Amino acid sequence: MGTRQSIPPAPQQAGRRRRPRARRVPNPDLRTSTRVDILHSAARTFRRLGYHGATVEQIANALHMKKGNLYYYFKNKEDILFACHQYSLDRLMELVDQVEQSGLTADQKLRRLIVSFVHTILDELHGTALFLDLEALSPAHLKTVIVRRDRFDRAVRQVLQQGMDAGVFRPGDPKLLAFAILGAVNWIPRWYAPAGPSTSQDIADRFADYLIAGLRQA
Amino acid sequence: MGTRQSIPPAPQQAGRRRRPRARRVPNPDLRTSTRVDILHSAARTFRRLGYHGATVEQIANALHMKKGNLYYYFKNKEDILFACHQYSLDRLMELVDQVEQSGLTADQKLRRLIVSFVHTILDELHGTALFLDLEALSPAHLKTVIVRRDRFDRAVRQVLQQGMDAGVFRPGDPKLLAFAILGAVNWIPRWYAPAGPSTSQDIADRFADYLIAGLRQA
DNA sequence: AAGTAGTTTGAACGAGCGTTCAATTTCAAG
DNA sequence: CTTGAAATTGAACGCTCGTTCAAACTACTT
Repeated sequence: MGTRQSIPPAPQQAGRRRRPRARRVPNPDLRTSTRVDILHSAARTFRRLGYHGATVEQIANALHMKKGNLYYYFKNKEDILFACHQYSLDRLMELVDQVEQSGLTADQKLRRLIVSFVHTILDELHGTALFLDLEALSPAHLKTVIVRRDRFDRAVRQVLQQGMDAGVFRPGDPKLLAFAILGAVNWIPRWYAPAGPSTSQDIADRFADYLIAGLRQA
Repeated sequence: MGTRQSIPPAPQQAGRRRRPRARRVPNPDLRTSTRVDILHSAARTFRRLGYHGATVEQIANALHMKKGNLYYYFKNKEDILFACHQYSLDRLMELVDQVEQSGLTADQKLRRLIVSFVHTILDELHGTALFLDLEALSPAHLKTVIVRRDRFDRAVRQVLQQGMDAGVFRPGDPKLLAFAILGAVNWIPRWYAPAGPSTSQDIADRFADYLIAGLRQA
């Protein structure tokens, strides 16, 4: 069984599903949809206050739910954090697959990685920083997250190495350079304001321009 | 009264000072020295576990103290966090002053900023990320920290603008570029391992090379 | 209308942690 | 040795928050 799409499906309970509140469609997996709602609320709250600073009540209230209700959808708070990470990592793994299977050149691949990464963080995860509060995860969950994160890191390094081999990029330590690139991007949620002067499109393009320019052969 | 060196001196209590434990010199401000010890321990703990994840007891135990004793040196936990930020910002403001008063060219100034910033974070603050857990600060403290952080941000942008005006750097949005540079550097504590293959010297130099190369006029 | 599984709620419990404080210890000075 | 201020301690308090659960509610099925 793959780890892809690890968020919604959840260990399903028996029988049909209902709606949490205020909607009335008899859709078979509204349970899944509610789980995703919770994840989004949790992600926003975790980003603002950190895992330990955020309370289960805050996550619930943002959805007009009571905190006890969240335990119908998730085992506990840590489980919610883990699901947030899996959700984000699903997006990242999709991106890596896409890029690896494309026949693009190294610099095109890198641009695609950076641009899509920025869009994913800002638009889809609306500002949820990846790889946050890892220390709050259980050892087993932590291991899972790190394995997948490492796959992403490795993909970026590989593209850098390819570019260097092809002479498009200046020689250098791919590991260090990958950290620099990912750091610049992962830091965006700290200062990004959706109502600010820069759109996510702007940021994605400018960051890609700058971060790739620093690599090019003189 | 300046805001520089805002950490140790503390609102001094009356009379002479003693030693916290196991030393016996009648030095007048061992109180200050103990305060710095606490800040270092707190910084390490906050970095590992986050402000809310870290307990006062953990901070104390790392110094072979009991938690109640910390309240002899600091008003409360939030006060410790604030002092950590002030300590870090003191270092940063010193750096800004140095660079602004130097007669260096823009690219030299930027290199100096990046290299010293990396060294400060890794060597002096041993991996304490700056601008962390700001949301845990009281409104008044938060304001103070943000004002000083902004001064640093502005200094970096100014150097970028100077470089563009001088034609050393390609035209671009100094704000966005400054965020990219500071993000790459601020992210370092997340992956840096003192026992790892890269020394802080390595990292500082390579990062400066890369981050400045992306700015240069073609 | 009654039955039933899915979902929501409110209240309660219990643990952990920040904070306080009176009592105690340490240590230099007289 | 005695004194007294500085420093430390251990215990206690109170509050917050994660978690549990029985009861109530909802809406589809028969």
